[in-house]
Order: sequence, then C-alpha cells, then structure tokens
Amino acid sequence: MRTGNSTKERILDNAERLFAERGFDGTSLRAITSAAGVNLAAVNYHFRSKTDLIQEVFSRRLAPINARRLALLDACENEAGNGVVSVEKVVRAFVEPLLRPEGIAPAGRLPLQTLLGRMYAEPGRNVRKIFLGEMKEVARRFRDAFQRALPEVPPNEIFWRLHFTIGAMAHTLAASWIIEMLSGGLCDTSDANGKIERLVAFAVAGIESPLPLRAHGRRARPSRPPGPRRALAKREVL
Amino acid sequence: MRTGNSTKERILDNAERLFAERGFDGTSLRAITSAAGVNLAAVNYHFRSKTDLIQEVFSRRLAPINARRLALLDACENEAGNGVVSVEKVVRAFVEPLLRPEGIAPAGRLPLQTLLGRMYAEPGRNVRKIFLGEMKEVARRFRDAFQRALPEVPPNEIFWRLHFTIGAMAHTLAASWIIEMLSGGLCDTSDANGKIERLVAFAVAGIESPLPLRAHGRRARPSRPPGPRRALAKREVL
DNA sequence: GTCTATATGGGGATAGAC
DNA sequence: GTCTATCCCCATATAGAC
Repeated sequence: MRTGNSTKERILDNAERLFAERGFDGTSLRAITSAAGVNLAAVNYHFRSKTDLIQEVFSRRLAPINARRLALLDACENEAGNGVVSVEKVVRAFVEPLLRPEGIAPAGRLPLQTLLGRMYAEPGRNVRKIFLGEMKEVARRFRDAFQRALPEVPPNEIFWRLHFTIGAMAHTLAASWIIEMLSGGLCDTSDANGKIERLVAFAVAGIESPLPLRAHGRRARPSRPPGPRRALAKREVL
Repeated sequence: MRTGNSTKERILDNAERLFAERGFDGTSLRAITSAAGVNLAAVNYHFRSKTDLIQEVFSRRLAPINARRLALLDACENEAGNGVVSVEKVVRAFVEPLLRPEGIAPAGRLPLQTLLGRMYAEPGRNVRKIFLGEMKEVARRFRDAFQRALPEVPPNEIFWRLHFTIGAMAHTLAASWIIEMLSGGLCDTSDANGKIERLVAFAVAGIESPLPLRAHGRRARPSRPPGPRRALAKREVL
C-alpha cells in the first residue's frame, strides 16, 4: 500500500486503514510496517509506542475536522447576525465535515470514517481521553448553538438529542455494512450526499421533536413551568 | 466475580463483562478464567475456541431479546387487528427489550448493553455473521411494520431511518460515557426509563419526518409520483 | 470435568550496528 | 533515520494425568 511520502506518513496512512479494518488490538505493528513498506522499528522511532501512534492517527484527522466544524458554525452565526441559526444549519455544520471530509482526508471509501465511528465504542488505550480533549470545545459550541435555536428545551435534553445525533452519525460512519446487508443492496451507502441529506433530515426532526410528557431523571428545571410559553419548535405540539 | 453456578455460566458471565470493558482482542482467556475462578483449560473444554465463546456470549442474550421484540410486535399487531400499528409502538417494541432486558440479563449496569452496542462497530471474528443470522428476521418484521405505518415512504428510506434509529440506540448503549463527560454530569444515564422515553421520542420524530426534497441515490420508485397523496405522516409538510 | 504442564506462535519494545 | 537481531512477555490451544 505505502501511500504516503515520508516514513511517518506512510505509517499513519496504513495504521489508519488497518485500525479501521481490524481494530486496534487486532492490528499488530508488524502488519502496519509491512503494509507501509517500512521497518518495524520505525514505529517506535517516529512515535513512542503503539498507544502514541493511535493518538496520532486520531488527532491528525480530528483536529482539522473540528476546526472546519467550528468555522462552519462561525459562518452561520456571522451570517445570522443577531438572529438565530436554524437547527438544520447547526446540524449540517456538525455532520458534514465528518461525512464529506474533502481536503482533510483522501477521497473514496474512507478508513477514517470507519475508524472515527468505531472510536465511540472503543474503550481503552486512552482513546477516550484523546476524544474528549479534541471534542470539548466543539461540544460546548454546538450545545450553545442548539440551545439558542431551541431556548425552551432544557439543557440536559439538548445534550441527549445531540447524543442521539452523534449516535446516528457514528453508526452511519462505522456500520454501513449493516444497512447494506439488511436492505439487500437497496440502500446505496457510497452516496455521501444522500447519506448527509437523510441523516440531517432525521436528526433535525429528532432534535426539534416535542418534549415527552414525562421525562424521567430530569435534573434541571421542571419540564413545564406555569404560564404561557412560546412554541418549542416549529412542530411543537406539546 | 464468579457470579454463575456452573462453570460454563461463570465463564459466560465474566466473558460478557470483560468483553464489554476491554473489547474482544483486549480480553484474554486467562483474564476470563481467573475472574470466573475456573481453570484456563475449561474454556477450550466447554467451548471450542475463543471465537466460539464470543458467539455464545452473543447468542445467549440476543436470542431471547429478539424473541421478546417479535412478541411485543405480535402483541401490537394483534391488538390493532386490521388497523395500523403506530410508529411509536413499533419503535418501542424494537428498543425496549434492549434497553430494559428484565428477565433476560441481570439488572443493574449491564455489560450486555455495552457489549451489544459495541458489536455494531466490531469488525472481525465472525461477529457480523452471528449478528446477521440473529437479526435477519427481526429486521424483516420491523421493516414491514414501519412500512405499513408509513406507506408513502419508499422502502429504502425506511431502511435508512431504521438504520439511524439503531445507531442512536447503539450509541446510547455503548457510549454513555460520552454524554456523561460532555454534559458534566447533567444527564443521568442510569435512568433506564428516561433513556427509553427520550430515545423513542427522538427516533419517532426522525422516522416520521418529511422526505427531503432531494434524496440522492434513491434506487426505488421516484420520490414524488404525480397526483395527490395523503399526508406522509402527522407532521408531513413536504 | 478439572487440573498441570507445555507446545507454538505472535506481540511490543529496544540495543546497537550502519 | 534505518536496519537486524533479540529480549521478554503473553496469547491460544492441547496433551495427558487425575
């Protein structure tokens, strides 16, 4: 495969791909270096350890993707001036840089996407710490944006809906084999635009959905303070 | 830990828990047997190999969960007679057996849930084959049920929305650490009922959402055949 | 059914020559 | 920076006694 120019890049490219295909523990440094056409010891020279290599594989992609997310959100907010950015625009700014990472990762079937999708389910190896470090500001900014678009939804409900959205997105990234199998080829997972449009439509509807009558475990303010309220969202029916 | 009665059960219980915590490749048979208080060789005696053990861990739980899903769906359809079962009821029948598996798996913080959530992102070890074998009929039955509830939605769109729903569900099962971290403890992930209500509300809104104006990559019939149509869903606005 | 002991292979990491 | 050779540990799996 090789794919890169420098030894470091070749290692990263092949590690990304093999981690996506076989998982972290399922991929040996020997497999990576032989696929990259470099020496085994090069990994421990350029990176400190396998764990550090994994961190590099992630942050190499996550950093520019999150930067683009924030840039898109900034653009929306500047354009809106003092107005409110719609839920749909916020969702797009969050989702598109991952589902269509042009200029960040090479085109085609992207190992990056499978890998990032899997990241959410990976437990060990400091993957969580890397993820949280990279995502903290993004989460804050997008939560604020959703909160401004839906001022009547309590903060914890905003988090839950953002969580579900991330789940639908991650599943679309990591587990497209499922829909291909179960639909018997009826669904075309290679169409990035179609994926984005469908995911955005689904997520926007979920995020804007009316609050359930009984929401359990709420810690913030009560769900329905007395007195009249303006509509929760366009299709609020509560 | 031990937890079970027979050697076989103790192995399964501890394997389930450790696989959930550390992943398949990250969990050695030594870790499992020592946690279970049984001899290392017992695994290869009671199961044939580590791969077969993994299959058993899955099918022990998946089979009754899927049976309950189908039973709940049957009950809804019998109750409806010739009428249509609502999207919400179908979603509940699909989601509840996994998020509240009472009588199937022990209560409390369930390793099963993390494990099943992670299954979707796991690549190797025939996990996919096991999953597809167990899920084929469930997918067919629920797709038909959604199709009956939403006759105007093309079949491939049904699959996509079911896919997103599974993603939100799997993420909720496997990656609750994310929402706990990002929300700073604002969201209570130990409240199973709250999770279910929120997930159902989100998924129902997404599944019933209006078709996007341009859906790419559609292979089935065109999105808007000529002539009047009845409303797509309660909140259809297309 | 359960144990000990071991076969066999692969893993990450490093020393030290070039 | 790159290579070879190697250390040392851990993995799965099995043979064979009890």
